[in-house]
Amino acid sequence: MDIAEVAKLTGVPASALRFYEKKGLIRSVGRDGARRRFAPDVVDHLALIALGQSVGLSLDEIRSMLSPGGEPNIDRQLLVAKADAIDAQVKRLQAISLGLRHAAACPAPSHAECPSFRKLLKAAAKGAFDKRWGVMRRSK
Amino acid sequence: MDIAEVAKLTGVPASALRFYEKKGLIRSVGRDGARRRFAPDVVDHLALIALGQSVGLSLDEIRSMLSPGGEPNIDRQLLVAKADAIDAQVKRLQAISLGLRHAAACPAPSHAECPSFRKLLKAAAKGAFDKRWGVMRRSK
DNA sequence: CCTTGACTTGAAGTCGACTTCAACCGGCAC
DNA sequence: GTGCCGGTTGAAGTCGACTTCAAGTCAAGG
Repeated sequence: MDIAEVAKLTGVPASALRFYEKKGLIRSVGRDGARRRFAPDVVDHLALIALGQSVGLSLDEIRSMLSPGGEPNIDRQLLVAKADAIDAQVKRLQAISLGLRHAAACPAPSHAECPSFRKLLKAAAKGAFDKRWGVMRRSK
Repeated sequence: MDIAEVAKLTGVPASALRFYEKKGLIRSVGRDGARRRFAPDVVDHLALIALGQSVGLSLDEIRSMLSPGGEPNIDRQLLVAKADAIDAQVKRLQAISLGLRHAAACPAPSHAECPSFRKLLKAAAKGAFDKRWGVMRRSK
């Protein structure tokens, strides 16, 4: 597969594929002239990278779980730890979602006077001040 | 309150407070010599900012919800939309968490052979390729 | 009086994950 | 041959949210 094919198949832009290769996250298996050729399993590899990113791992962390043996060697403890972190994140997000809906439905003229909004604010403050947890990133 | 007091109270570093003020997210109420003085309600204001960030808003977006009247004027529709987005995010995170736990418990020698891990991978690929949704951000 | 420490400023630097750029090469269609 | 397409490279740029820096001001303490 050439780079365009992988890009089309996975949605990962060619520039990102080159970037990943430079970083050691994926490998190309030889060249066709100057052009990289990729083995089909690079798609799974990219899926793994996407998965790692979706749980908040940096590319460096992902590489460290990947490279030792070449094939994925993933620490099961880390998996559980990540799952726990995600569950915590889920709890916070659910609380916020609930708070937002309350606030949206609140009849107070200004949100400043809405009790549930003030409660939400306090909760957000507790969480968001001084520690930075996982957070949603901008979509675009 | 002076800047250090606000910083200590909220955990937001003084540099960030100055940055927020420059950006128009918070206001100082006069000076004591050269030093800013803040009204106590800046704390609520900062909580609001933290809340906004925790649901994935940029500082610019937060300011746009804040500045028109000076006091928070927040679109209830936006609130509901954000709540919906968060709920969707929660669903995805729960699926991933479940997948991670399955994979951690999976007895296959390599994760490559674990069916639930491959399923998780496929799901992650579906989600993460080509569309970038909200994502957890690095903690540090 | 002099140092110390907390504040002030604008400018520049940082971090992660890419994207974009300039310059170049190899094939293929015309 | 000559465009043009689609790859190649390393270097530089982008974005958001800050942080850090240099240089300066000011009040209090020894």
